[in-house]
Amino acid sequence: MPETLKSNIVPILKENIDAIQLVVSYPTVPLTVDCVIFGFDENSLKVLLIKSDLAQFYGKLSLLGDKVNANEDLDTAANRILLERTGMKQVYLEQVHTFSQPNRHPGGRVVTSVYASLLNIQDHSLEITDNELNWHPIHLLKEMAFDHKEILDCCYAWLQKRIQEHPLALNLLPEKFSLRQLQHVYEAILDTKLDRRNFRKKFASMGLLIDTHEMEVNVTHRPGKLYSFDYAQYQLRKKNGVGIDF
Amino acid sequence: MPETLKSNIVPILKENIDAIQLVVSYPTVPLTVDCVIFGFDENSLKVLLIKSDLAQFYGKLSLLGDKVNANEDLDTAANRILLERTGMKQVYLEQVHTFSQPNRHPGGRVVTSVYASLLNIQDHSLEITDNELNWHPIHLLKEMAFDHKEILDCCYAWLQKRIQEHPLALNLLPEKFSLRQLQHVYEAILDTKLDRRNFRKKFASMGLLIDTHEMEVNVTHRPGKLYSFDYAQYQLRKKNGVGIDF
DNA sequence: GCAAAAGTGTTGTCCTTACACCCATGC
DNA sequence: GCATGGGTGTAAGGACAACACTTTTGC
Repeated sequence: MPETLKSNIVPILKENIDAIQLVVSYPTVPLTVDCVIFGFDENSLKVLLIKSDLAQFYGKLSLLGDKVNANEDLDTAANRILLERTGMKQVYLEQVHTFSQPNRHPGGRVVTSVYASLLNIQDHSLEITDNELNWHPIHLLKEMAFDHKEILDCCYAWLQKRIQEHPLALNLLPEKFSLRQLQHVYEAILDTKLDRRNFRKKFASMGLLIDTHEMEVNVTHRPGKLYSFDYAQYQLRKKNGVGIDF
Repeated sequence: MPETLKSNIVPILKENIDAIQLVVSYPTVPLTVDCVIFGFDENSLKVLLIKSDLAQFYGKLSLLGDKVNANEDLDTAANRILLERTGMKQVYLEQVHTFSQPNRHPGGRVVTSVYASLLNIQDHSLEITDNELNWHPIHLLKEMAFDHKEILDCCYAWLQKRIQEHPLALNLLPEKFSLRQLQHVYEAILDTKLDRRNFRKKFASMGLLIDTHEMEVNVTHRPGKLYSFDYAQYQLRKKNGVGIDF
């Protein structure tokens, strides 16, 4: 090897060896991703669950989860799991929290990063239904496999908070929706009743709804206008509010 | 082995073996915790950093981090790291995000969960200063080791948001503080100027400050009243606001 | 007496809330 | 014609933003 090349390469290699030796000295843990997939249908908030594979949790419901592959980052893993389990892609996914209680899995220590996602049930019929994949009303869930009830509660609290500062709710609706549908989404998620006039005024004054000039069809009452959400306009406006409120 | 004992134990063992085999089949990754420790001093927001150990990052600043031990959960690891590095305990720590880019560490894949913490610099003099542990003004930081600048930016954004809905700022001050000190904390974190009268009115109307009937001493101007924060009162009040604001 | 910060009120604007009636459609 | 939800306005109260002067202390 020529001297000039040697003098350049050798220090780099040595540095890498130090770094590699350091990392090799670390304990390693099995890492998974679990997805909490919220949907909305028949005026109620639902979550997509499967039946657990494990005998310990026979009959119990479980979140969609899987191991993280070698050299796969968590965001990629979450999207992959969602695709594999439901066939859906291009879904809004956000990391919520990482759970690490050493005894949370009966097979030994497993650390899991949890992602939450919101889907429009109408536009995403379930084509894969392995492990009895299905939507479950969120308020009827009691026991679940692993610590998944705790995780779900955490994600539901996250959703309630997040939806008030980010237009996530619109992912739960078809592209064109009525104000009644929108209000029902908020009422289901926040678990409260909202005043119809104030709700409509609020959204009207935000200027983020586009009137499609279409009307609802096949409803058993007076049809309402259909709107779509102005994502472009939303992106343009930076939230720069400064307020202290606790 | 008596039959009765056998019939109880064997099925349990079989279930465990299935679960264990499943977990053993998962890839494992080295897991670390990094701590972003904010402090406040001389009217400026600071963060506690060390010099990196690795030759690749010679002279660069690094967050306080370490491997997660076997059977140690992340919260425990974060508290341990803070204790080992700074000698401090009983600190408010919150998980912010888990970073998992496969190439974020030159020694190979390392996943890190990041915790943020807020300390009062005055009450926590640094007794351990290994690796040149020191406070650094947050606005003067440029390059850092690993992806730590990106992590820091993420945590700073988290802090700005969090401080407006949670009285975190009070962790940055001594137990007794003046309204000027409190306002300076908010101004430093939010990187903005606030109206003094409105700020004082805001906190006065919240009813969460206790007048200690003491005054500042050793200041070069008219001394202000010292207050303490009414944590008990704060805990009693549930935030039940429902508002849509984006 | 000067510098530096403490302390204090009012006003206008905007946002939120509470509340009731007529209208369009399906059946 | 009846049931169901669509569509609309107003008034009161509360929160926030803008704004200036006097007081107290250290030096």
